[in-house]
Amino acid sequence: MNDKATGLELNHESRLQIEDHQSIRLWLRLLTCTNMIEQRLRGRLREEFATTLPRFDFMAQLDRAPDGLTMGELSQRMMVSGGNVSGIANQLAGEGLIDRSPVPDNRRTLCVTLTGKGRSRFADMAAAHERWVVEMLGDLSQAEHQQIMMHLTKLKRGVAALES
Amino acid sequence: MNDKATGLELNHESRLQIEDHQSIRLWLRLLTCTNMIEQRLRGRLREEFATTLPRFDFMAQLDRAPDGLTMGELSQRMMVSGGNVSGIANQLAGEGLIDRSPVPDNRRTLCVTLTGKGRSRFADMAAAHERWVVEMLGDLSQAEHQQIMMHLTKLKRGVAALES
DNA sequence: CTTAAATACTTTAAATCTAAAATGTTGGAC
DNA sequence: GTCCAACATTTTAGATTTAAAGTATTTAAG
Repeated sequence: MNDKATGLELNHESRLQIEDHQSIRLWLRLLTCTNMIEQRLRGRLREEFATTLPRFDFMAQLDRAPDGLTMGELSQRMMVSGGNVSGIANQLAGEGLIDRSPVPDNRRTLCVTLTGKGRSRFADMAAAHERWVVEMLGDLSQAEHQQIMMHLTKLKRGVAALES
Repeated sequence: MNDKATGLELNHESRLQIEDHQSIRLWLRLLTCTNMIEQRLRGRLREEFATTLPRFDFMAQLDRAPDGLTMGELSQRMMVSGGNVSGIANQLAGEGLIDRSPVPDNRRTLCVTLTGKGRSRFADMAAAHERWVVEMLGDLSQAEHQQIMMHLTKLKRGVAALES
């Protein structure tokens, strides 16, 4: 920001390049962190619960929405394609972990909820999942948590605000 | 940190729960940000260059390593399975974008490099890619960039340091 | 030397994921 | 009422991904 104070003199052009480069580095770091955490969670879910991350995510979304979600809402919240959600829903319904009930005034829509079995199955996984996440993010203080959350919120808004 | 100063009094147990919950929220926010950026990049690469993110990543790793990389190194750096790298390498080699040459003193190993064609093809994509990333992360000031980088570095180290 | 473990990579089988097409439903516009 | 566009979901086809098994090579122990 204040180049003079740091003894550096950068013209507009080269500072822009540096900022560009920094954006790339930030994005790659973000991607690396997410991938590392994701792979560890994926492995643990497989080892300890014989399930996958998308299946866990599906159930987590439902657990957070006691009134149920439509397939479209699930697709949006999980940030995956609709077809994908249909496939996972078939599996989970086949195992009796979710219910898909028609909505009275819209025959296109299905309302998906966790069954009792699904809810209790998820509770076990969620507790372990939380332990794993805390184990990975525990090095950060509460203040750091808040700072990083603030920045990611800003970042998220910036990306969401772009056209298309 | 300083509950008294903020007027809040939390016992050890409930503060722990709050921190746990915060860890989950931070992880979900991180995942959301990464997914949003990833999907936008994926779409643009497909629309404008008819290619995929993993193919781009593969070439980006090679571009950053002028002496070439082995398949194993590529797998590590891209954080995907070995079989995955083999498949992408086959594609790119078929299109004349990379070379795979044997290493003199280890017949198990292949050294992968960008061809001239690959290097110039990548240059175009990299320029656009950088624009897209800057567009998405541009809302953050340079100071915020540095702060968030610092935090993600700490986070990354913490995750990497875990056993297994 | 022989053998066994470790390494580097590829292949395989199954699951996942996507984009696009297909199906069925809804809500106006006319 | 009829039609047509928008909507919610599923199906499809193809590409990607993973974990695990398979192949070939290297290393080192006995």
